[in-house]
Amino acid sequence: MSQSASSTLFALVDVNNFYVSCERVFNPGLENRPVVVLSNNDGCAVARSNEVKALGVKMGAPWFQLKELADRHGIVALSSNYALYADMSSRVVSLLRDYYSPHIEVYSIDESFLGLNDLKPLWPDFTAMGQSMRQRIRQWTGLPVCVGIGATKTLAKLANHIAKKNPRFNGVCDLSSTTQAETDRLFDAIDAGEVWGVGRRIRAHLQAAGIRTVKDLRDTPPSWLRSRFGVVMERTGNELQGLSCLALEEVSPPRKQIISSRSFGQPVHALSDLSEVLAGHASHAAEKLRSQNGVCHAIHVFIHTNPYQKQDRQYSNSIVIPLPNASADTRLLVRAALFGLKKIYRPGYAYKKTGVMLMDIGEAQTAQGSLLLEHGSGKRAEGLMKAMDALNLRFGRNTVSVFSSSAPKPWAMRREAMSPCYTTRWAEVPVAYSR
DNA sequence: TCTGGGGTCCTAGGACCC
DNA sequence: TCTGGGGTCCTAGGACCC
Repeated sequence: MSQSASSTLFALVDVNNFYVSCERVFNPGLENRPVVVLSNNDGCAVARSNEVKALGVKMGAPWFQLKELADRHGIVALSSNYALYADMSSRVVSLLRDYYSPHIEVYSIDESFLGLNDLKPLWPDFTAMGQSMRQRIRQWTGLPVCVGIGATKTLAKLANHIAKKNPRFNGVCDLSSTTQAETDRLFDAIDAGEVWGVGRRIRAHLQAAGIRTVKDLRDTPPSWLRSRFGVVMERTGNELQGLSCLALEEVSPPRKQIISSRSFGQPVHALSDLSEVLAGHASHAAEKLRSQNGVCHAIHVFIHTNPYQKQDRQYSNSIVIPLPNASADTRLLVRAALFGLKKIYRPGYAYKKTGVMLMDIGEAQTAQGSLLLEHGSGKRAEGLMKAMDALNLRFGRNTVSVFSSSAPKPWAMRREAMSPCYTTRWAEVPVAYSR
């Protein structure tokens, strides 16, 4: 457990109903109307306006089940536009970083933690800071946010929840400045399931043990939580008591796995159709892998029919294709994925979803002052430049070595039976590259 | 044939998050 | 129940090693 010796203070800034709020910025006519944003294929509601939440619509509710309710209440349903949301998100992050704290952890597309430890001299109180954030972000992006402040990340999350639910807080709750009696009153009114890290299962177990509110949970000995649920819940208990166990992660660690998958709107039957989609997934995943300068040692391919259509014949399968030479090469990964798909494909089924997962991710080699970058067709030089930029490198009077590998088909080999890869350098091109 | 103590690696499954 | 697409961490158990 990592815990800091000095007292800590965190803020959690969270955009209200993020996707819906983004849509409203560009279509003010949606203001004060019930709005949902739907997932891929318009399958389920992944964002709901307050008006829709008030109608009892749950997160992830299937849209087809809401049709009647939607007709009755005039719910506006929008398909999602992730490019827009990502752009809006980065605007909010920039404002927070530039105007409030350089110590920022971008936790998700609509949430950021800020480290406030160094900021005490700058603000009369942090509630004022929170209000300033709300005002500035609203003015410059059009988005509504709430701010929660606490001695630990878990408490900041909880404070944010309180700020959202209780109008009297006007969108900002600072749990580091509330009295013990006030805190107790607030915590006693919140279900333990609202705490960060308490999901459906653990909530049920807690209830059975008579632990119903956040106050109950906070007053439960962390040692008991550990014996009952493990180290993660013990940490949650400590954090609720104000002992900071989770540090601010200002630089996001590289992904350990990368998934690209999608459900089909219509069932897909033919191998050729699946291959086309899967090639796209592999190429997309490879691109994400290269963007973190990574290489992977294996690719996992999966496919399945619609598990909700119980009356249909079901089939699901997956396969892991080891790569003897770790790579982020698009063509290699696409070929491996298609090879795997052929292995697991069975004709006669209505396929609903397929995808790939890149596994065993490591860093691309940068030994001996050289940068090894395998890259898919037509983009080698471009990719190399990008990678060098990312590493803050530049060429002087150096050369670019172009090579081809004579490795046998990777999927023909098992991990424990790897044969050597013979590399032929077939051209050295002198380049000068500076930025 | 029975018996010790310690370790690593891998996988599957379960829990959680947005 | 006509239903998203990403991720993380922890634990238990088995295979295998000295």
